[in-house]
Amino acid sequence: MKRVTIYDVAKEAKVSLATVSRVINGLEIVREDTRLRVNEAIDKLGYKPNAIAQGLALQKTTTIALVVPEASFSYTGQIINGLLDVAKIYKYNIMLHTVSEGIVEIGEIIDTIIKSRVDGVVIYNDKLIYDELKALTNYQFPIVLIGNKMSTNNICSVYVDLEKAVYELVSEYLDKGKGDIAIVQDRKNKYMIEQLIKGATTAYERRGLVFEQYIEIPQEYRSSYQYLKEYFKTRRHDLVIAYRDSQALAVANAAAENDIKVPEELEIVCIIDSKYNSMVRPQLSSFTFPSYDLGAVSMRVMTKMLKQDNFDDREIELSYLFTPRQTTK
Amino acid sequence: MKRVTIYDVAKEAKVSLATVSRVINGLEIVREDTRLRVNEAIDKLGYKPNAIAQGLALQKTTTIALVVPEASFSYTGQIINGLLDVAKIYKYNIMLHTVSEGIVEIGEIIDTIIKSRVDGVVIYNDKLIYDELKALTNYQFPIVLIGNKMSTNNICSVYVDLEKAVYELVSEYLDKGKGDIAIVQDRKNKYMIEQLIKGATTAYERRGLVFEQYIEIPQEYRSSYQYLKEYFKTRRHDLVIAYRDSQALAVANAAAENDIKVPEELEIVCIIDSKYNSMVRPQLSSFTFPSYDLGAVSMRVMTKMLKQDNFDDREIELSYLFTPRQTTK
DNA sequence: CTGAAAGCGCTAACAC
DNA sequence: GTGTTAGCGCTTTCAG
Repeated sequence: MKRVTIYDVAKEAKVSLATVSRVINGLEIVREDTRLRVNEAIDKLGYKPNAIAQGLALQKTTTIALVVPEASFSYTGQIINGLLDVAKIYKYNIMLHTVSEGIVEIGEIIDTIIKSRVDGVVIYNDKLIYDELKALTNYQFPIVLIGNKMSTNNICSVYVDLEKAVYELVSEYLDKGKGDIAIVQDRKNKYMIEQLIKGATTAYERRGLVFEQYIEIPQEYRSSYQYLKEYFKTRRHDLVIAYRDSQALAVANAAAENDIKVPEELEIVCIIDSKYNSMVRPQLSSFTFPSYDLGAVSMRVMTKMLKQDNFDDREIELSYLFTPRQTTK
Repeated sequence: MKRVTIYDVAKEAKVSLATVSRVINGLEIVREDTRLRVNEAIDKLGYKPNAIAQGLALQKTTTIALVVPEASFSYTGQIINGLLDVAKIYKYNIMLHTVSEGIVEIGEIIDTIIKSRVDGVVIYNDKLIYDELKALTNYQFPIVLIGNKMSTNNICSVYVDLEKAVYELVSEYLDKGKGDIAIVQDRKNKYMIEQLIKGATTAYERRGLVFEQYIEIPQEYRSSYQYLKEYFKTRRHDLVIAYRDSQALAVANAAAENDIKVPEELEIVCIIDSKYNSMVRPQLSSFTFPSYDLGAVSMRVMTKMLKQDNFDDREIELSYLFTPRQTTK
């Protein structure tokens, strides 16, 4: 099928292309019968407006870029889902970028985002990437940050206060006299882990104590599990806090391997919520972070920024809930 | 920062915009010193070519559309990852679309894809969507189908032969005298489940038997689990085959709830591979389908189609592997 | 080797 | 109401 343009439709309907443009865009100032003629022509020729040309003429692409670390984590998927769902509602397209180590540098991604002239960018990333953010703001892109509390003129953020969550959790355990608490950390979620640690540290400090137990594990489940299996041969804790479900599972499985009873001898809390938390045995006690909402709300905020709405909440905190399951008493 | 265009660079470098265009695109026919001047100007002004304008002029957008059912399944994430990784290598952008029921119809998605004038579209979907496919091919879009074996002039496919996999699996059990086999099915993966059933049916027929055991479960884990818990009070099987990890888990958990020993009294096989299969307890025996590769290969095939390469393999079968874990003997 | 100019498909004043 | 025309930013003949 030959490419059919607005000209073809115009000729077919015996009107000018301006008129066709008007009916496409639903402007009221077109007479009923000519609108009908145009629509007939559109149907007959199977015409679909070229969004690229529209984008060029309008200086807006109605697409927004989404940057995530990796698409394969369960909660990343949820975020994407949420964002996509509301994007559809507002007729925005999503350009997805992943920051997979070894394949693309974040700088490159920013570069292609700038070139692609999207209307805005939503970033969910573990590290705060100041330089890259600056590059983006230089080019006037509205930005929504997921997971990082921060805002400026054209940066908004949607986040959950991990620090507070951990603070409360740790405080509770300390008050119960369970002071042997450790946080599992890997390299992958540096910024997030930092927040957890801050929360724990504060809780300890308030009680004149010092927090310093980190279990540094490898990135992958398999090696983490092996590592922890060894680890638990000599070390015990009252509570281990892990960020992702896979890490919490590694802890649980390694504990089982060492005949450590969960939750009797060891309690485990997973920070990130994932549907697997309640599917596995033992069911993982976790915070319920609204991953889907994180995405959905971010996109909603983005639409507001794009409409230049004046709105007060440039930093939106989503609330969490602690859901005790089988790994805590 | 004001929008800087190719004109600005041209003026700054005291050349014509044609020359700037040439250096941007790395055409050799530019003298060394003028190339340098131009590049200086580009750096000075922070110029980034407008991909939209390029797209319009070139009639190609260097972006391809990816359609998936939902981003939150583990294997969907893997596919996206794989596809994205090789897309980056070839400098393609990815427009992501999800077919979430109740929010967007597939027809609408096809529509926006056509309008967006992407260079190609990769579809991973459970049902074969003939009409939508036809709409796409009418507009000359190269298409790569993930999971469905099929090819035409501008449709290629990358898939795993689920039917064969199940055929072999079921045959083995039948030959061992374990004939009580059931397949779990929900509405979500209709086309995939159909393939499983075909495989099982064939295996039964070859032995003069009839296959007819389906366990129809709800879509969500929670209700599936509840349903299966009841189900196992009265029914037993030698082997239950489930498609997704969550479904296999529902079976395993429901069995445990009824004191059915896995794998002694009941064996469970999960079709789709997910990293959770080996993380949960009992570890789920499953086929190892190369989700990441499914995405990566698809994108690779797409680049070939876009280069108009003549290539023979328009239907690429990826091989699977059965990985016995703790839910089979 | 470089510049001028047409064109990619559409929108939005500005006329009529 | 509808048509004319000038862009939007870039590529690409075609001259020079």
